[in-house]
Formats: sequence, structure tokens, C-alpha cells
Amino acid sequence: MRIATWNVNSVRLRLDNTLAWLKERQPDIVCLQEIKCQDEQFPREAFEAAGYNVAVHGQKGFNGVAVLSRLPFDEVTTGLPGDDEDVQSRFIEVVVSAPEGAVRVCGIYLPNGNPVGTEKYPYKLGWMARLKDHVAARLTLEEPLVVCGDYNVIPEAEDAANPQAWVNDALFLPQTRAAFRELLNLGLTNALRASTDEAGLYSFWDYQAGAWQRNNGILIDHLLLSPQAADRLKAVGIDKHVRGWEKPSDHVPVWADLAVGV
DNA sequence: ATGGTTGCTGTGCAA
Repeated sequence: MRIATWNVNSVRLRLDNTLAWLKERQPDIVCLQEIKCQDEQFPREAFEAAGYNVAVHGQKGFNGVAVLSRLPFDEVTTGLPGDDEDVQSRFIEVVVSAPEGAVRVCGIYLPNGNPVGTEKYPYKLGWMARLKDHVAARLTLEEPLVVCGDYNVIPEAEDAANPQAWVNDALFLPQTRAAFRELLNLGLTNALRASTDEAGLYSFWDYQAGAWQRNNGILIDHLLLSPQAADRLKAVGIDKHVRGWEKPSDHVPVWADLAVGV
């Protein structure tokens, strides 16, 4: 089963790119972030015609997450538990049944947190604490679980082309990186880092200042695996070439193959 | 080099 994550930065503007990439990469499950539309504006029919079931947790203008799945959904839940006041659409969780058993997938759009010094940074850290609590609870199920999405976290210096440019940024502050490590320390495996320690692997290049042309990227889109998923990990990839397409997102897809189901 | 670009919205905000 191939599970992917991609921050598309507007699913409506990126529909052609997304359909072209689905055809090329043939993922079974895709978590989309920053769809930037309400549920009823999501181009559901186009994805259904491509062979996918659709689950959407949208929001007007900003944020918004969705999951595409070739297999039908056994469960869909939206919203990260732990704060009833949080109205931002950043979390969706699905369960699908593969022949060998259920696979649970959480699609996340973790808050950016900038500018540091505003309420945005504590919101990010609070969201990460809530995610940790939720993942800890899910891990007790002892099933294959993938928590993937735009984490807005640069875990290590080698995950940025120019780490010094990020030292005061919410994506790379020590507290941010510590919270990400706390998540890993629950027993999750970073799929990409389970297969390579290579530097220079990025998933985001800013639209500004020729970041793509200079390969000034950062790695902030991650797939974290429960032990039962990590045991079945077969391959991981980053579809960097998609950043060079016409009208690209500033993020590219990241995917992992698990030896479960199709 | 404290800029630069993109998307949605509303003529600014978020990233």
C-alpha cells in the first residue's frame, strides 16, 4: 500500500497537477493539506472519476485537509481532540481495511507558528502537545498507523539547505524540534529517516527569492509510523520533480510503501 | 539584499 502526503496549496488551483501526479505515482491513500476551500467547493467528482474515495475537512480560505483513498473508508473523523475552541481545519483521520487488516492514517497540517512572539507560536506548541496525546492514545491500539502531513517542523540542521536562515523561525526553534522529538519518542519512526540519512532531501521550496532555482529547500513534510507500520515499511520517496511543473505548489509529495493490502 | 511570491480574500493576511 502506497501512502502519500502533499500540501497542495489550494486544491482547486492544483487540480490538474494533482490528477497528473496521481496517475504517475499511483498512490493508494493521499493526505492533502492546505486545500483552502470549504467542503462543498472541493473538486470531489474529479477525484472520484480517478478512482478515489474522498474525505474532506475544509475551511473557507485557509487551511483545510482531505484524504483520497482507493479503498473505502471504514471510519472518518475530523478535528484534533483536546481543544473545543480550536476551529482551524488541520486534522483528519481515516481507517481503511486492507486484506491483511486495518490501516489507520492521520493527515495533519501542523500550525506554522510564525511570527514567533505572537499567539501563533504557543498555538503551534499547544497543537503539538495535543497531537502527542492523541497519538499516544492511538498507539495503544497496536495497529499500523501513519501520521503524515505538513508538520511545519525542520527536525535537524541537515533538513535545511541553509539552516542558519531558520534559527529564529518557528519551524526550527529548539522548542519546536524538541516537541517533534517527543512525538517520535512515543515510538514512531520517521519513514524517510528509516531509509536514509542523506542530507539535501527537501519537500518545500519557497516561492520567493528563487528558492527552487537555488535548491534552497527544507524538509517539513513527514510520514511517521507506528511500530506495526514501520515493520512493514518497504520504500520511501520524495517527488521533487513536481516542484518544476507549471503552476506548482511550494510543497512536493512524499510517500511510503507499506507491505499491507494492495 | 529585512527583500522576495503565491492564494484567497477583500484592497490585508497567511504562508
